Amino acid sequence: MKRRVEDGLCEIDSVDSASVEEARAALPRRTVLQQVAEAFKVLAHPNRLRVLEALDGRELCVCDLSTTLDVSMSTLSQQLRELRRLGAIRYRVSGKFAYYSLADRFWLELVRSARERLDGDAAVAESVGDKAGKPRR
Amino acid sequence: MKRRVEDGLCEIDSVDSASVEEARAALPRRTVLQQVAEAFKVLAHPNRLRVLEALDGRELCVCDLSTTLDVSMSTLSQQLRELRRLGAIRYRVSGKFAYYSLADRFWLELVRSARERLDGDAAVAESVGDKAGKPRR
DNA sequence: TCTATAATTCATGAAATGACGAAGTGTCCC
DNA sequence: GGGACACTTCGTCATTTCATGAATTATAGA
Repeated sequence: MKRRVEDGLCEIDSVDSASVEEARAALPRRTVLQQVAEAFKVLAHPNRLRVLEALDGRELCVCDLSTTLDVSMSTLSQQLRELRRLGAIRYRVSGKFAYYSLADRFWLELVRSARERLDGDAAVAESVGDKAGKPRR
Repeated sequence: MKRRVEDGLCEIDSVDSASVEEARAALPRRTVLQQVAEAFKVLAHPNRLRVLEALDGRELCVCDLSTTLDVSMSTLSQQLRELRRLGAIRYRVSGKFAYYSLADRFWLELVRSARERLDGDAAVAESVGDKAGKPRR
């Protein structure tokens, strides 16, 4: 039964309350998705992705990584910290050098699969006339 | 593998110039990783992840989605736009309702695989003493 | 037509993020 | 010890992201 909605919002009753209940029940816990979002946030920066790619199959000190990526040490160091927090990379200290490497390949592979996907899409991200949206002119 | 810098600074010469060259050559193009980063940016928000989960196997209008997720219509509408831009969801208009659904399962599955991974990690994101953290000095 | 409602867009301010350089920590080597 | 160097952290500021509420568009129905 439709009840009047006070503020023009649909919040009091739903169009399809069965589906709403179903969807609600299927939702993962907020905290879990919060964690996932945090993880993606770490990956949401080109330089951090470049770090992962650069470390694929080799170990590099911050210094060389900085040269490789052409990023300042200070900036790089903070980005390395985030990737470490994610558990994507690790490092060992040898003398005054810190050698970084992949902690496991999972996150790199995740990036790669997204990359492949986008490659196939050709012009996905830029076009403002989005693909699920209005038809192209 | 380890080559010492005879003279000069780290920014000028590298500790291991062979690896630097190798890593550089292996790096994907900047624009590609930029696109990937954009994609992850879309996924780097719990509400947008919840949208994907809510739409798994069903079609919902914005109104019901708003109820399901307890997010204001205005905010939700903007988040839907980003997911559309990514190509993760699509919608059809029927009367005054807009029914959203998954455009394909790829991005949802990507989220799920990250979620499983983090589940296994137990306390990954929270612990400030991070797991790949400082070696004992 | 006029009204109510679904949905999007716009404008605003608050909060988070990112980059930079300075300062701090620890190691090597003279 | 003391200087040079690799690296991290801190402080600051510019930019971006986010949520909110108002304005706007569009459709259904009386």
